[in-house]
Amino acid sequence: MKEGPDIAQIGALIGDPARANMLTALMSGKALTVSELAQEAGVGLSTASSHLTKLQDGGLLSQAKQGRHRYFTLAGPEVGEVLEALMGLAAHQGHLRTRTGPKDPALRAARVCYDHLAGDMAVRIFDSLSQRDFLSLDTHTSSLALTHEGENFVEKLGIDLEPLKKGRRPVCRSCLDWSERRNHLAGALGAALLTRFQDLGWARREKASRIVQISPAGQQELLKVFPVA
Amino acid sequence: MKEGPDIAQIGALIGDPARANMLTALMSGKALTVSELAQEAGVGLSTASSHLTKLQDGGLLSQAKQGRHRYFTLAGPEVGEVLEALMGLAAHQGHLRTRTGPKDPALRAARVCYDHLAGDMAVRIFDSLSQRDFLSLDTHTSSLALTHEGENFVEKLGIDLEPLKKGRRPVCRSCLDWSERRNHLAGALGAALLTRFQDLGWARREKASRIVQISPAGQQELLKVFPVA
DNA sequence: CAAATGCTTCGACTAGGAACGAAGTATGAA
DNA sequence: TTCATACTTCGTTCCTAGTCGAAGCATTTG
Repeated sequence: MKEGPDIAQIGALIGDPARANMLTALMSGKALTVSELAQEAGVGLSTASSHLTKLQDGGLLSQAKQGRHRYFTLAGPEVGEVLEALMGLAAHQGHLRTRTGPKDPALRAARVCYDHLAGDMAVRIFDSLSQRDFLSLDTHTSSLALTHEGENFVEKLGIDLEPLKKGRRPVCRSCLDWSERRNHLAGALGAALLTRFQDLGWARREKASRIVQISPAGQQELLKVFPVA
Repeated sequence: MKEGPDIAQIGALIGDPARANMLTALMSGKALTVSELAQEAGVGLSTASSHLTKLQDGGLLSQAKQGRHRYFTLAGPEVGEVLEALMGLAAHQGHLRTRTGPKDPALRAARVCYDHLAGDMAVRIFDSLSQRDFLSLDTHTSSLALTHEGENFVEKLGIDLEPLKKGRRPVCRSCLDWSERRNHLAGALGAALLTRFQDLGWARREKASRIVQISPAGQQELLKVFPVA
């Protein structure tokens, strides 16, 4: 009854286990179909459909029709940020679902966070970039930016910065990782780096999961390209 | 059924309107009693009690018994951060409860965010500090810090930095404002600044609300002390 | 065209949980 | 001790919202 935005509605949307599963599945950044999400959430098809319309009406998801499929994605980066924040809080409270399956080590090593790399390797990359003064903070807008040296470095990796700068999405953003509780690089550059690693054959995304496989050669290269003190 | 922390539980806790109202009320940083929160949420006393135990069991609130009162506060800064993130998302979607009462202008001008100043004036302070290079970012930990000039400046304002540095809470943190969508200063220093302004008689917190009243003299002083280009 | 796939809508069922009031417990004041 | 305040616990009512299966659309494939 007071001031402020309506938190409860969004909370209720995230509050249902089935929907929460769907949202975490979509943190992979991949667009998923209704049936995939139904399976992910462990719920019937009709149920999933109803959940998805609710999530969309609530502004958390966007849909894209393609043929006889309906693909869903998180509506925007803000949604991913809220989810990461929630995961951080939940993890911090030890409310971790310690389902220590075989996937967990791989998840911790390297995985996808919305659309950029997360996990051990991502944290290492962030550390390496900042240790070498390739990143700086504009305290005014409090947004992260590449230094001139950083720009040179990134372009030598084969990434064209011009299109990234033109987009309305910030080039650099830091993103707090729930497994590491450390920062890694998000934003347009974070996404571009992951794409580039895939093009180079250093990394490969497992389909229908958040795991990123790093090839032995890629591992070697990454350690060389991103040294830490 | 997958990897990751249990988001749904927390979401469900925030998802109930009564509980959401309580949480937003507690964003003021003040400790509130059961009866106060009941009224804030527009709900009976017994109902409030049950909600509060749930919030506490869920790790979102801490309680402090004092005499025959039971005071509740947000369990920690992370909780406040999640709430701010949610408010940001909700506001961004236009799900604002546009209850444009007389309070709103005051809320926008200056209010309390968990335990530090937010609103127009807080954003101005942050801008002023960063324009004068009093703030810098350690890109490694991605934590905000005071420069040497900044430390001098703050101590001249009458704030003793030593105790702040010793605490486990970060001295500087930036906090994104849902009304401004700009950054303002949080962390131990943010809290200390607000306290200092109150000691100087520049600001006064309205009880049982998030509004901070800035006195005419305080307004003048603040504009002088925190100039912006 | 028909058959198959992907998804939505409808209807019925059920469970969980939010609400309240009344009675019970604990702390403080007279 | 007695009364009042602050809160909790219990029992009941009620309603929302999640679930499924069956049937209906829509689109692609054969």
